[in-house]
Amino acid sequence: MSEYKRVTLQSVAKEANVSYASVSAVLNGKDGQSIRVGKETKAKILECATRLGYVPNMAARKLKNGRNSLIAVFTYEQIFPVDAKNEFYRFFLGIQETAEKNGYDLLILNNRPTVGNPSSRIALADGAVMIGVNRDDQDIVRLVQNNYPLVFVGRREVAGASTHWVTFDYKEVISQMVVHLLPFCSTGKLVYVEERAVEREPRRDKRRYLLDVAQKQGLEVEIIEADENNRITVTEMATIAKAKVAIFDRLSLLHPFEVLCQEQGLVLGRDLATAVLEDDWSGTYANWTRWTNERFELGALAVEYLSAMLDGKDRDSLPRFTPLTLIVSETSGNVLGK
Amino acid sequence: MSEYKRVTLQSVAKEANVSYASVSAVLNGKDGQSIRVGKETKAKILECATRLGYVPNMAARKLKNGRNSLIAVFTYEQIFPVDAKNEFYRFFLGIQETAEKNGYDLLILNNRPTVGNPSSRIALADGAVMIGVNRDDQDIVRLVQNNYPLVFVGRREVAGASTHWVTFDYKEVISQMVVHLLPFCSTGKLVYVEERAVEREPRRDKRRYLLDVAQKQGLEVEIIEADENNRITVTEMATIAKAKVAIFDRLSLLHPFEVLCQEQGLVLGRDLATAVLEDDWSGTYANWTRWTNERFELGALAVEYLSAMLDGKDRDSLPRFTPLTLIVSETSGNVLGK
DNA sequence: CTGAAAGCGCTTACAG
DNA sequence: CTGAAAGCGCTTACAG
Repeated sequence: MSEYKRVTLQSVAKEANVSYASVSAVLNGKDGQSIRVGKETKAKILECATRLGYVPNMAARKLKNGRNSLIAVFTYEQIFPVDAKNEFYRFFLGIQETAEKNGYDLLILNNRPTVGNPSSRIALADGAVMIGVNRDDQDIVRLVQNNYPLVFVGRREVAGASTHWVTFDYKEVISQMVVHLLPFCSTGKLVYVEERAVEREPRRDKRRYLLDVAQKQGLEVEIIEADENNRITVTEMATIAKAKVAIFDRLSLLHPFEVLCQEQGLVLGRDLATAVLEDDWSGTYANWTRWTNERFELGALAVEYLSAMLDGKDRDSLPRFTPLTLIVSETSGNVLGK
Repeated sequence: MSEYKRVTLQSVAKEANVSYASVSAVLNGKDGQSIRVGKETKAKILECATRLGYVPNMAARKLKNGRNSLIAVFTYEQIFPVDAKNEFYRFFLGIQETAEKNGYDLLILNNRPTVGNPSSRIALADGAVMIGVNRDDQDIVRLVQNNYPLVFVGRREVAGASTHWVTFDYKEVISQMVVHLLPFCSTGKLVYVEERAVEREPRRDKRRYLLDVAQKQGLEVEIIEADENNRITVTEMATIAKAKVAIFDRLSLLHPFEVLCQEQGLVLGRDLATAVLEDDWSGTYANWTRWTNERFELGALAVEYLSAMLDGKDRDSLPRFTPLTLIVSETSGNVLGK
């Protein structure tokens, strides 16, 4: 069991009795440019490389060229989300497929505690796609500040630096959704129920778009924050019952709400018109008016964006929004004798 | 949008007004060994590194150290098997989890046509786990010949080189299975049905273990090869009906066989005792006597093995077999009035 | 047409 | 206690 001994350009050069510059040129198909090599020399080099089993050292190449056709995928999960049940799974599938298509291999990373900190592991690749990131991490901020090619899945802000991100086109679909619900807003009012959660960009964006379009349509919006168990109070329920129309920002709010409705004898789609602003549902709550699950597409877009950045394309001209399509379902179907 | 400009040891050293050797030592926590650094110097270095946003260059480290805590996972699939429906999915899950546990990141590779050939992409990592490999590839052979740390999932031979592999412990479980079926072998004979397929190590191993144990038990074995549609002839069916006991080497043979049985009015577990030697079933054919699906465990074992190799442990002392447990089910349940 | 040499960023044995 | 220097394997502008 001998050790792994690398066959280098040097050894091939020695074997073929040429300079290793020639070997490099021949093996990279770059002869004919700044370096030219005779036909027989070339054949001999090729033969020696094969015979010795030459394998180029990618680390050295990366060091020299600065590129190695590798994209890192980073999450803050304990375990990398390849499990089909994981909420990031479809992102990953989209990333995977698109990386493949664009000729990149994938380095999959997570937040395990380790000797080398995350940023250096990420920087082994040419660029990275970041999923579900905790932005408080100094290590990632450092990368952003140094302009390392990083694309966040979902809009992200980092203080004192400009970030690159792709996200869902919430604005358009939320507008459609409100317009769809408009006929049910007989009281001129609409209730928006939010999870009790840390304020993050997606949450803020969804709320803002909702408020914007409501205002434009002359609707009043009352915002309700659920408790830590995703439940709302009976008083708040009364408000909803009166307004007849409610929108929920996350899937987790739906079950408690449905239970409450049942207790009060309220039927969704008959007594109330409701919808949910959730991009990650799969099979569940199919009776709710919502939008399409486009996580695969967003993962794919992230890689396209990164890929374009790496090719030096102008970032500003790149698409960064994945369109969402409204799905009208029972909870806002044919309500109120409409 | 400025370019990604790497902050190097050099720049930190310049900023802190020390030699970059000191910076390296401090940043790696290696001061106190061959290199010692004063307390204030150390603090200043740390401060500068943070302020400038220093990120170590893993490629350079790998070049120097020869290690970068990366394990490659290679398959010959077109697309890397992270899809839950893929037959390699459970291998991958086991690999994933164990790599994590042992402090390795994963480089996921497949056989896409590319500029750099597979072997150089693999060699970027410290070692690799190979799944479902086509051994004819010269590129991989090269790696094996150079003693690059490669662990195959499933026994593999490569001409002129010794390979490392982990596999299922077919021998023990096949022995148990034959012993289990023994009481049903009233004619002293057993039929073994094989897929029509390229002869590979797993196939050969399963057959050999079966023949060995049969001989030991004084049983005659008749081997039947199915046709390209995994079907057997009526004559062959008659042979099975007479022997009363049949073992199949792959799952794919089962459906055609069940159809044939139905046509002939034969009931498995009543008229015939049957079993299948398949490690990749999931939910399907639960009525068949078979063994447990241990693909996750085998994936995990592959990484443990590789990990131990990389740590310089003696390979010969390493476990390389994942045990399989016999599952007795209806097809050999309470047959023949037993 | 071919080769010697610099340099990518790092680590570490070694000299001072 | 600290720094200069070699070298990991490669690519490429440049000199001959």
